Amino acid sequence: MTAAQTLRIGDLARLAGTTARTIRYYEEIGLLPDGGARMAGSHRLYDEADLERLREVMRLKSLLGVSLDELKELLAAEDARAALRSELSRDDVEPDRRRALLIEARDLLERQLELVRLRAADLDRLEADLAERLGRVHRKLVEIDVARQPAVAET
Amino acid sequence: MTAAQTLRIGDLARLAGTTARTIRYYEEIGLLPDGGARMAGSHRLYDEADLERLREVMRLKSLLGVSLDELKELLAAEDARAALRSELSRDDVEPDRRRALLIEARDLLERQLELVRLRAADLDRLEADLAERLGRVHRKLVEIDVARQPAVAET
DNA sequence: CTTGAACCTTACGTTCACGTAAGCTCTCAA
DNA sequence: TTGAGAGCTTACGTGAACGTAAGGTTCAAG
Repeated sequence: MTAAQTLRIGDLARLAGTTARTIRYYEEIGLLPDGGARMAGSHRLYDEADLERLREVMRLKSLLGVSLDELKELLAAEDARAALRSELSRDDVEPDRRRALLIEARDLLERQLELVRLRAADLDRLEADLAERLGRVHRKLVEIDVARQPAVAET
Repeated sequence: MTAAQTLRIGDLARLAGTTARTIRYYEEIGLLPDGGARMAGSHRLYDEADLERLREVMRLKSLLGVSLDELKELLAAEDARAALRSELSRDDVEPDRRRALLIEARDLLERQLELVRLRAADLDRLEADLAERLGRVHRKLVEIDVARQPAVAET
């Protein structure tokens, strides 16, 4: 147990660069688990793992540009991994169960990867286009500057 | 003049994969020009260039994940390019003016490129992370399968 | 010239992803 | 024990990005 539930919602928000409201909202829509199995009314408590999870959520949200609902689907992979780890800590795991969890995690990871690669490819194309346009503009600028003052340099 | 203003808003929407409402909205907030300098009340008309512009807007929106307001800023580059081309078609362009437009286009293109490259780098990191996780899951699966049936193969 | 489909403007409605306020409660250090 | 600061729930508010409906107009085909 590297980290006992020691973070309060405000700490978690600050560490992740977001707000408490957002965390509660994510919990409300099922994107995050119920902050430390607390009894309703008392304070939510989190640990390092929760922080990582939240950061992952924010990263995927910003990079993939998907809705929180779609993100929820995608994040089932993280849940599978978590379940796997917790079951794995005990030694009485049935291999069939273990194998099923692994396969689930694999499939979901593959879906994520495909999405990421598609977007990365699109972004690369965009980058190439922009770079080419920039090149053309540069050449025209040089052209002009040469025509104006055959012996000057930059902007 | 490759393309006279021949597309109606419905055609443009279909070709770009969006809706007429969206196009009107983009015009309303100044993201797109006033559909063919028409007199208010009559139909908007577009050409191939408008289609390209709209597609570029949609591409940047989806890939950069910026607000339409920020996008408007970024797209000033396209406007500079358009202005440049139209002034360039005449031959009486003052070099100073031309140079200024080119510099504007260059600076805005550079801003776009920086944004795109930052996101591309983030996406690459994400892809690497996911690939590594997937690799681990794969190895564990193989491990299990070997332990179960020393001579079988796949999923 | 007459349709009827597509378009026009205006304006209100909607969904998502939170922000904000109110009134109460929990926690922890003094 | 107590007080204040952070947290809790509930609920209404908000901005962005459109959707949708109403009532009138334009345009291309016949």
